[in-house]
Amino acid sequence: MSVQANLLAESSCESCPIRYRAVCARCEEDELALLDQMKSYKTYAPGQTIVWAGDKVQFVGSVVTGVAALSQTMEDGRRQMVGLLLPSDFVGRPGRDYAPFDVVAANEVTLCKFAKAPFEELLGRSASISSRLLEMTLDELDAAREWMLLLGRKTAREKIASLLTILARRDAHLRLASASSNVRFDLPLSREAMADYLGVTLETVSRQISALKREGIIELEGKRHVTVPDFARLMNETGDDSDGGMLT
Amino acid sequence: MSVQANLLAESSCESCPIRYRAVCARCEEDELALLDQMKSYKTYAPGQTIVWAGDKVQFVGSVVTGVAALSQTMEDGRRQMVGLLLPSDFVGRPGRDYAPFDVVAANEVTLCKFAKAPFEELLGRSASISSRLLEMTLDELDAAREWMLLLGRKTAREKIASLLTILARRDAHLRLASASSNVRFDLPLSREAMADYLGVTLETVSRQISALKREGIIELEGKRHVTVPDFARLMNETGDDSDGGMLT
DNA sequence: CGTCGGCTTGATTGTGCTCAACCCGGGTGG
DNA sequence: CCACCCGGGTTGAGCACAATCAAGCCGACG
Repeated sequence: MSVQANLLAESSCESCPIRYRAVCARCEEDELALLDQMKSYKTYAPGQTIVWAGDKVQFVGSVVTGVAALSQTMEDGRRQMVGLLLPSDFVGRPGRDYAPFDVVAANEVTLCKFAKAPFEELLGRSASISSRLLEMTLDELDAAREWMLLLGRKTAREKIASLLTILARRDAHLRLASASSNVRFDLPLSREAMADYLGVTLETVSRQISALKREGIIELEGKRHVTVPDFARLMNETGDDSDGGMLT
Repeated sequence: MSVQANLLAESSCESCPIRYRAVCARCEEDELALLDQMKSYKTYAPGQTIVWAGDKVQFVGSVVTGVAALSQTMEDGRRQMVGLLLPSDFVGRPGRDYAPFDVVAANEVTLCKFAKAPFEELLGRSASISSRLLEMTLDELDAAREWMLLLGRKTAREKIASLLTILARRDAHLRLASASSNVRFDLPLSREAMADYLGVTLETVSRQISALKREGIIELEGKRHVTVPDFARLMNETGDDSDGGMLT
């Protein structure tokens, strides 16, 4: 277990890094105290499966640190990632006993877990929790639908550029919107994971990344660290509406 | 305006065809009375756009009859359907002012509309409405994620077979699960709409339907009426796990 | 009867998949 | 310490599936 997780295990909700973004964001002191007592932390190693599709699931929770992937696999091995769970995202489904998808830790992941039954009970009584969960679910639904456009209609190059744009923005967001030029970030996913996310093969991912590099749209140090000298140029490759894309 | 809509316009929630499936499903008498006063019906012609992406939307509501399509369009005209709204499905997004996607009537569609602000206010007070809406949203999210597998990983033939299977099951469901053999139903979508839904071209849709017909897996009367002599054979073409698929 | 929209079918092209070889860096064991 | 191996990544050659471009069919409707 990581140092981070050990620190968390001792801390209360007050000092939680996702206190104001997770499902508990709108809770007042009293509800937070309830959640504080119900919660337990658990850390998963990279590559570890947190939930198997079809399993009975006895908990729900929030991602505190790390990245987890929701994915689906066909009999013959074809796999499609259907969601990326980042810190503050909610894991599990109140009202359903069985998991519809696999949940796999892409990085080291720490979850803040609640036993399912008591959480559902609290959900029924607390408007601050249920309204926040509804809001988060609607946001995820929008994100899933955006992704459907990418999967159904974009070219391989557009898919790669879109993913890089999203990752870059997510990172830039944390660094408080630095100048739009010279964005730098690390890829949190392997080529294979990117392929599963984008609905292409890993060879195609590799080729397209090489092509973007060859054309100077991105620069690479090692396999995982990316620098974008001109962000607008990368955005041009995504196929998205150039202005509308800014808001997303 | 259709006869159906006129009949509805006069009727109360009590006799509504979607009374026990829509967002109001769990309401008691008192809440239903409130909704009854707030509601108004409106009917849209086939092909008519109900909401434009980016528009400010002043209402939410439920599909009472007909089929509406949620879709997204790129600058160059590529279009992807991101959801199919069937009777009892919810339209609109509490908590957001602007529509993220187009909503287009595929058939003649009748909506049961509520002004957005009063509905949101009621949503905040009524656990029966908010819990039902959360449940419906979670179901839609699961459906969207299933669809991502289809868009990202299935072949054209599998996509067509999957769509036919879904439509057949939906219809069979209404007709109280008749014998699995000799399923018959009408396609509620044009070839172009199917193409937009499946992330292929309309020519590909046409070719694959012709192929399935040639092989005797489906039979056609006219362009829209389908008979499936052996449902298991159609399911074999979807690429889905044969047993797991039964539950979905 | 002519037109128009939705649909089908054909010919050709091209993007991304498949199969395969190879590279590179890190960890292990002799 | 070096040789080896192994996993992740890159690159290449050939192919297949679906897109594109194009022509023609069919039924509805003016």
